Amino acid sequence: MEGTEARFNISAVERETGLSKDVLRIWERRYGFPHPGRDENAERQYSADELAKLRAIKRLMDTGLRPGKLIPQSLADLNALAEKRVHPRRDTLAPAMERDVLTLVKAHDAAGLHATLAHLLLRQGIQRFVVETVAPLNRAVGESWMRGELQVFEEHLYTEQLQLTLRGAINAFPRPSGVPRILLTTVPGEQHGIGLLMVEALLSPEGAYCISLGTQTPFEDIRKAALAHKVHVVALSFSMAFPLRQVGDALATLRRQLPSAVALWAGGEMTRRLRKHLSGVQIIHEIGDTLSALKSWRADSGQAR
Amino acid sequence: MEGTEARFNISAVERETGLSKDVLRIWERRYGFPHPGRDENAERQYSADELAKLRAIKRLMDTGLRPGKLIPQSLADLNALAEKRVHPRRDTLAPAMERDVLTLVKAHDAAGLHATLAHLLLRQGIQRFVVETVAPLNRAVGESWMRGELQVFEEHLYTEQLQLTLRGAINAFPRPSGVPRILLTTVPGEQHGIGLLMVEALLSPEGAYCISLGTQTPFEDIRKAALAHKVHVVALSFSMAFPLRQVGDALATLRRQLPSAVALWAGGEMTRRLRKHLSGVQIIHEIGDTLSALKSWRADSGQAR
DNA sequence: ACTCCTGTTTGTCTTGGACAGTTGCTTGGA
DNA sequence: TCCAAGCAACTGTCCAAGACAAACAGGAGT
Repeated sequence: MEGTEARFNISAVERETGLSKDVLRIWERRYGFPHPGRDENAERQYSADELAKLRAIKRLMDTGLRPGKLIPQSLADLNALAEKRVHPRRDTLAPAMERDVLTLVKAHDAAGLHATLAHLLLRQGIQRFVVETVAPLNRAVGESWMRGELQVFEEHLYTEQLQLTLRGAINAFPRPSGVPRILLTTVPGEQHGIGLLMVEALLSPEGAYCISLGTQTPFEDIRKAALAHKVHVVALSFSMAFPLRQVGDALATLRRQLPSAVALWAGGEMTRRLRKHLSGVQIIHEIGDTLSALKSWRADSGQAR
Repeated sequence: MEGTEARFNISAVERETGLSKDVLRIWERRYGFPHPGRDENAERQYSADELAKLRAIKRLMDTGLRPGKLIPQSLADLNALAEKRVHPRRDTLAPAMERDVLTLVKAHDAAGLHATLAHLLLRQGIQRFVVETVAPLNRAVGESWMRGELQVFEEHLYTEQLQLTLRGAINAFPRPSGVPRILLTTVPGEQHGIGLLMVEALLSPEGAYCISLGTQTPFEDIRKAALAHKVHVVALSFSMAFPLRQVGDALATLRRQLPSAVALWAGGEMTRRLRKHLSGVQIIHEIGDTLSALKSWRADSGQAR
């Protein structure tokens, strides 16, 4: 419909897709796609269609597929593939709650979304809310995003409202001061902080003292912060969009830098795909496992809170 | 003390300093600094000292100084320069409030920080809190950061606690539903969202309906969101760390994409250094001017709320 | 004070080559 | 039949050096 004339330079495409300039150039050299036109300075000018296909490729790569298989396919094929990958099994038909929330998001009904989340929170209590509502909702939003049904700004709206709700709930608790003291953050490059909030929402009611640094703390500063705040645990979150190869590196680096008395927990969508076992790193596969991690830490440390 | 053997590859330096690989390479070619050693694969290995100097240079560049003047200087010179630039005039000696908060931040006293901010908020009310406390505090933290007195993780702690306080306060208001409807976000590359919260905290009590998308919304999505949410105003925030050259571009691009009936507001540290006047863009130089912008919008639109 | 011009500074883009880590296929052996 | 080892393909990142446009700074002329 709008095959008009929107054109993008390589920086814009890097920004919009998350594919680095190097990668964009080498794909062009190797696979012949994308094949952008050139402006008067011989600089690449990508079309909106190419951008759309690149976005689809990136989304599928984030699920573990390899570029060589994806690049030759047409946009329609890619979308079909996304459909299939999202529903390997449809054992439980989409629960009403997820459907309702997604409907609100797509209708851009911020007020309704806010009200619904607040309602669920009050009804379930904060911990059940995180495990039974937020986690499946995130999955549903992620799948919808994968299928290309969700715009970026719609996903932003969802994230923002969820953050509002969770922060409000955490704030309502008296600030706990027990053990363990837990440092929450993400490594540089990982800009999704919802996982941290979910963990904080689960642990605060248990009396654990959570110190959140927000997202993207440099490695060296994570080490310094762990020492300065005398924490017992450093907990990191890795979202679906974070490059898998870097997860192992990051955890190994941090494990080396932190005192061995400090536990290292890692959770999030991406850690589920992590194969190799890393010694000294506790992988939290499901958000609910956070509580068992806490329990076993307390058992191990002999401190009963 | 630790001139030991910490070495960084070019990716790590890009991550830690925010200087792109291209820039690091061309500085080496042009100025002879940095001059990293090479590993067995002839890849650059930066020393911790070089990294520290690069960080200092980047900080000063963010204040508008040019690299050519900075790179030849020693680290000590750069620190002295930062001192001078931070205190062009010390007419008002550092108010006690700022000093106290900075002390708490440097003592890593999250609880004390939280209590102090909450106390000030209650005492001043949300709007005065934002204008009289948060804005000067941000400036004080920024200056301290400039002088290298503040670690990254300390700055993160401050930001996180401030966010907590502001969100709590905003949440306490009944969700307004008046006009104008205002879309709040930042452009891709701008990851600081505190400014958005400050604006929301100022406008919500005035009955304006704020919709925040968080940080880093792609241009195209800002346009779509503005239409989908039928907003009257799009408000953007540009922090000190955002490249000046891109501010003008971003605003011009957005102004072109948005319907002319939608007002475009831009605020934040970086817009203060913006020279040229952009037609159709309202620059908010001081956070307090947000309220006058609201007032004049209401006057212009003839809608008395 | 303002505008216009000019040389300098600076970041980003270009091409094309090299290489190392990972994935996955194939082949041989138990 | 199944596993392991080895090898080839795949893939991202790094390197070098050149080019150029936008922004800046300084001076000359209104």
